Amino acid sequence: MTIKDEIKKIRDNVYEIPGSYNKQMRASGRLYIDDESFEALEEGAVQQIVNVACLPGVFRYSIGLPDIHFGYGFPIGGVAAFNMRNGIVSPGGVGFDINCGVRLIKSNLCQEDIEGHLDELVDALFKNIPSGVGSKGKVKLSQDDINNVLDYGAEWAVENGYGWDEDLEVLEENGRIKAADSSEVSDKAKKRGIPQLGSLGSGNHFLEIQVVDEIYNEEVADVYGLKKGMIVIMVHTGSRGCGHQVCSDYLRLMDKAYKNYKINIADRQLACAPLDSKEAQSYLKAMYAAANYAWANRQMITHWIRESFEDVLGKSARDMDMQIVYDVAHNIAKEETHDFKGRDMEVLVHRKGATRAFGPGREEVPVKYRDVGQPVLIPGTMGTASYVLHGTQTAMEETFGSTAHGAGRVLSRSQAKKDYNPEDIVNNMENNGIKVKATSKSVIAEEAPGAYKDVDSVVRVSDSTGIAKLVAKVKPLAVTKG
DNA sequence: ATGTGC
Repeated sequence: MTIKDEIKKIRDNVYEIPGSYNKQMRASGRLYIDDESFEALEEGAVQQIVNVACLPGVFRYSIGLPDIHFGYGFPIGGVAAFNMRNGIVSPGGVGFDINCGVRLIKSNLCQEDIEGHLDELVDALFKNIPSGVGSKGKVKLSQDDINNVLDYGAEWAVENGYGWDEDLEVLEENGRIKAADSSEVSDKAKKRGIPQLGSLGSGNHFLEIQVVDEIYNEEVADVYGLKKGMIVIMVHTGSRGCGHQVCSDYLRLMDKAYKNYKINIADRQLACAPLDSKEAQSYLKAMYAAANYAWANRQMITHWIRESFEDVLGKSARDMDMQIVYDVAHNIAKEETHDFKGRDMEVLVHRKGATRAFGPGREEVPVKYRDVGQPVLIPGTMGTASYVLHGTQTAMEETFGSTAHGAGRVLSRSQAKKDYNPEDIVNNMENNGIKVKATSKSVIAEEAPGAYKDVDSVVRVSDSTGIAKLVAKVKPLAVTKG
């Protein structure tokens, strides 16, 4: 008998892990996944959903999304909400790369406008946006600067000349969580953050020049300003070594806290603290500060993307209409209000490898998108399509306004390096008309599309269950990676 | 993801 035998299918692509599975569970588990992925799903990831459902104050369901896989304590591709009155916060529920996220920038260019310039564009992006492990940004930050980055996020970046005032309107949280407090971030995290601001990083982080390949919903695409054949740029990066250090620092603190507060946890990696404790409050302020760092990071990269296009194409970014469509966080915890049986519940929603997908009418959605729900950006793996979806009322009712965040790894990095040859992958992509430029060859093998679940199926499950609906498909023309 | 093992 395994956990998976206890799971009941409750409708197409939705499974339930009954709260009666073990005595410690305080909520049931829910899985949004197709039958094929369910069969292939690792027991360990299901056990992690159960473990999360045992934490104090867990509200309604512990949720696994279509791209779920085994992570540190909490699964990646998971959502869990905790009551603000008696719940907890756990760094493992946010992840190491705090506010890892995705940004999409549009243009008025079509493929013919950049034909013959693609090599130059990729070279310019590669030169202007530092990438790779331990990569350093081009900006010299003082101690005051790093504190301002942590406290003001993308606002700091725009005030310092990186981007346009209106950029802030289309960033989740407007690119700044006000509850952040740089004084809760260690000197070590700041020291790691100072040289890295304005850099892409490594692993699955990327920068792509893409073309809008297909529109599924004309009305919503129109609201988002997307048209078939349009050149767009997608950025996937996070808070670099700074967020990583914040997570490490607070995991150590939480490892003491959960013992002090006598919280029963199924796995030490679920170390957490009650929301009203000083440990939880410090972590939240530091985690929000790291989230602000990531928004500033993506903002600076946006500025250099615009400059790169200007240099190569000889037109201004304004003339090329290089506006931000949206920017989403997919590793974060946030205080939100969710309706439950007609009552407003105040909860802390942990989204780890999960994208917010707020539906129509929510005040958190930018005014210009509010009638149709927020844009949801779901990146594919290297060389494959990415998707734009919109948030829905179904997501509000079932998943705390959340959906999947990407393809989801199926092979470990080490296994991928054994199975794939970087030259073959690059040749394959170039045969498909995609230009690739990477800092290292090993990252190409680690990020081989075959090391990931097919993003098409992830998005299909989101769409069919209604937790986010398809708007557009974009396909890569050129990729730069760490 | 990550000064790619403290």
